[in-house]
Amino acid sequence: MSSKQVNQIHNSINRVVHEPVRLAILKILTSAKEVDFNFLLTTLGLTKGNLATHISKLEMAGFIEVKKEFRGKIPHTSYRITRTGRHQFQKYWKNMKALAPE
Amino acid sequence: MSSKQVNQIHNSINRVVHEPVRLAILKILTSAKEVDFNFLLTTLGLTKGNLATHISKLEMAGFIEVKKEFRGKIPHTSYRITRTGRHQFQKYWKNMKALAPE
DNA sequence: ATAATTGGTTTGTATTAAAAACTGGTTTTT
DNA sequence: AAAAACCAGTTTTTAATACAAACCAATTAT
Repeated sequence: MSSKQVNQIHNSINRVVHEPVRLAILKILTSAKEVDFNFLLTTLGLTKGNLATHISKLEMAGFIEVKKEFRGKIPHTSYRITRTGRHQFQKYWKNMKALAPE
Repeated sequence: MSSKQVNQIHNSINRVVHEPVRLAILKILTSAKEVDFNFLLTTLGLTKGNLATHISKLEMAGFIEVKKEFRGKIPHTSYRITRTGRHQFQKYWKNMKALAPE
């Protein structure tokens, strides 16, 4: 008779959310209704390529919405968190707390 | 005049601690005084190789202490958290909270 | 004797975070 | 009017690493 694994909390941690840069992005997006590429770039102090890849991951996971428009002649990209994103962010923290001290 | 980056919390996140499996190990080690390889193996449901590499990382970072002994003729390895480990675990969570909702 | 188990370590692979290089334009300088 | 510099990103490359598979050495069971 084999016994079951009961304490595998680490498996409940969503890797898309878990990455620190993406956590920071999601945190920002939960309090601002909308932010743009350059705001994130300067606020987080990332390279453009790095930011772009993190953004893609969040978009592909359905956690953020991307809006592309022209401001005059210049392209402008901005982001919002989706309902799913907000939900998963909450859920992530709920799971993480099981790994916190106390 | 260039402005400074103020919101780079993600850089404060210690990657050695941040990995979910290692978080789980550290969590366990903060409440038990000492645990052994097999306890972690079955509790966490990992492969031996995977556990061994996580253990190494924690040891190299000075976060855990490894004790190797013979129990009769059988080798036995057990682990404790170090003062540094405990401290870094606390610090990690302090930093992480800056990325949490609310 | 041989097979299975224990207690690990070493090696290989696939993913991915991060930076560099590139693209398609626009604005500024000369 | 060209060229240089800049803007707003995307695509490509690289280096690190989580994870599993394979291995190893000794012990216990058949």
